[in-house]
Amino acid sequence: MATLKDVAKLAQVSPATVSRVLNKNSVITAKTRHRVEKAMKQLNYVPNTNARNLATSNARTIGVILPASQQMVYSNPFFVELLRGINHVTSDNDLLTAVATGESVTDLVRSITMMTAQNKIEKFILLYSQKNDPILDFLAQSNAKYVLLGKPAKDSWNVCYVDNDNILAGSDVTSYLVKKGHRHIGFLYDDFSQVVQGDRYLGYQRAVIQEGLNEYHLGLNEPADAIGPPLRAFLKQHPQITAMIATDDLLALQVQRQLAQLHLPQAMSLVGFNNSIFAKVAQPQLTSVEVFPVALGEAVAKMIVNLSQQQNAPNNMITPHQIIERDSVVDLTIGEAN
Amino acid sequence: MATLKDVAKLAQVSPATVSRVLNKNSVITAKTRHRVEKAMKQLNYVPNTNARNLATSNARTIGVILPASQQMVYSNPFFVELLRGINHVTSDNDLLTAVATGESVTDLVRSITMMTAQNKIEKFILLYSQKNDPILDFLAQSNAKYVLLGKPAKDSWNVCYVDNDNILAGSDVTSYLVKKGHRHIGFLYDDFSQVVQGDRYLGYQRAVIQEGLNEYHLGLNEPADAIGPPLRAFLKQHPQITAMIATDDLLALQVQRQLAQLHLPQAMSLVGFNNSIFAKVAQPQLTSVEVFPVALGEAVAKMIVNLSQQQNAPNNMITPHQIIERDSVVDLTIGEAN
DNA sequence: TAATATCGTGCAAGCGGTTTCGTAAAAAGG
DNA sequence: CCTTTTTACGAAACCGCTTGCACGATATTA
Repeated sequence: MATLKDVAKLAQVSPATVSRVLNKNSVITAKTRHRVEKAMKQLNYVPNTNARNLATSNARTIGVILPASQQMVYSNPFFVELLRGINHVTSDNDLLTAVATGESVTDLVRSITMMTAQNKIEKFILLYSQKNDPILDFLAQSNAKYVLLGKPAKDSWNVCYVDNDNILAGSDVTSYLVKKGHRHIGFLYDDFSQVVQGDRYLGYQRAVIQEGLNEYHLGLNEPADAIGPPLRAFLKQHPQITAMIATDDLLALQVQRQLAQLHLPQAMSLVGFNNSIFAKVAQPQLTSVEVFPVALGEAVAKMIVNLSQQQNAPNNMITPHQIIERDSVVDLTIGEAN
Repeated sequence: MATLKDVAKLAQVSPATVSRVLNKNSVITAKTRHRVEKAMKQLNYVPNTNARNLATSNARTIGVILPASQQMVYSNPFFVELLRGINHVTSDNDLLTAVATGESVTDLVRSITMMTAQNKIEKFILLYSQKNDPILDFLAQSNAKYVLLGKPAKDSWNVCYVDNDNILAGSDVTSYLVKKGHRHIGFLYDDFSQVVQGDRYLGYQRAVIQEGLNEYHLGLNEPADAIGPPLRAFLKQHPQITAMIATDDLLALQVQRQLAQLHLPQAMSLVGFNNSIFAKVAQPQLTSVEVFPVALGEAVAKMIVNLSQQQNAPNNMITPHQIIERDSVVDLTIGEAN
């Protein structure tokens, strides 16, 4: 393995000069730079990260924190897509992607300690955003920098994040249903401590108010096979509901299963979020909101990479979403037209 | 941040001694070891990984390689579970978990190059096993060590791997169906280049031969919404089939969807693999084979950690599986009994 | 033309550990 | 009790790269 000194010798310069070329230090003449670069290529030189990190005491590694396993959350394929997006930009920037996962917050903290201790990693991406997250405190106290995927629950002005406009998405979906002739639309969530769900609900609420409709919502935070009874009660109480929005495809799918067993007099329209595989295996396939996870991952990675590079960079970035129409929404206006 | 030298000074020994204590070098007296350890604790000392890595030129990092995104593969929640298992043991061993993902093999190679170059990472876990995998060649030529999750397609005697006994699992499932009174059992796969699928098929085949039954199999490697026609043709050709085994829950679920639209005269029994969330959202819920992904991840991580530690350690490890009974298999013997 | 500023490069001291080698002290042997 | 072996530890040379500072060579100014 060729070292920096070998390159220096071949290029007939000092190691310092080679180092400066490596780091794109501008004081180097084009001529000597070329000479050094030629030598590097010739020797097939690759800088040694550990040496570099030791000298600069920074690790060129991004930590990615997955949410502590709250059962279902983990089954969500979403995270793998995000990882793919992140890895794409990190490897473009010669950075490593290290992951931290865990069953519990304690596990997670242990895993993250591993990363922060020994001044290894100091930049993190959190793949979720939750209210009262102890991980956030832990990161702050380790004075690590981090970027959230999802809108922060608080202090949104001084924490960096990347997110969809979930409020808008919630409102878009609602409007979409209204356009399809629905006047009584329910909203289903399973965990309001997740900021996403709260935002989508907020959007729904706004749209509903704007359209002068009634608002119906139901929290289904029981295990998957126990959502039947509360759902039935909800529908019995509001028989006028013709469409429902679920905060997640999986939830929508579970609801769809329950509805199938209820033999409702008319089809219930259903919309999910994330346009995941669950939307495609539903029956009928679910209309859903695509949030482009790979793009999200790329955006969040770019943000953490450039963090504190430029002084007044925006501290957040909103990525687009798109309603993907499938068969789970019936168009009530067609009936009217006839 | 306290350094090794600080510890040495406080403990009144040389840096070398402290280093030896750190590395559990046995030549140190218990007395001085205690003294050093006390000093470490007192100073809250944490060794600097970069310095350590530089001196020893090894990175204390495990690379985890996810399969190049072949659409569906990526949607599989399985990988996140595996990651969790892996991360559990790596962080227990003071190791970092770095992931490599990519859309294509080229992407993946780029990502892995990042890791191997600059002598950073030299131990890898592959979360899949495929025939003719170029990644394997690449790793070999970078003389990196690796462990496979899944049985190697070739050279199984000198590559380390962790796997379920998929042949046995395939045969178990078949026997299970036979015990439930099924005599004509079909086998559905979507990609035989994946070693898992081949193995499960092999097990099915063996059991079928042993029971003196006919063998039926169908490859469904078209996109999800195009599996209808071949499936229909298959069933028309073999109307006697009463049960089918799919190599994966997702495939089983997709088949279930198609079957629902076929209005078959009798219920078709269906069994999947992996006991994933897909099995639970199916309707009826799928009987499936649990393969304990977290345990798999832990096992594979332990193996790579201990690699070449002991000389004659076994080069593979088989983790258990378990049939999870749900509602997708009808018991034909009950009818007989009556 | 001398004095001063500017610029490109080299020197050498780290960064925080590991490890070879040497040596003083302790243990073993005669 | 003295020699030989063993043992526990220290001195110092790295590992490969960065960077503050010094310095000679130009370019600028008077």
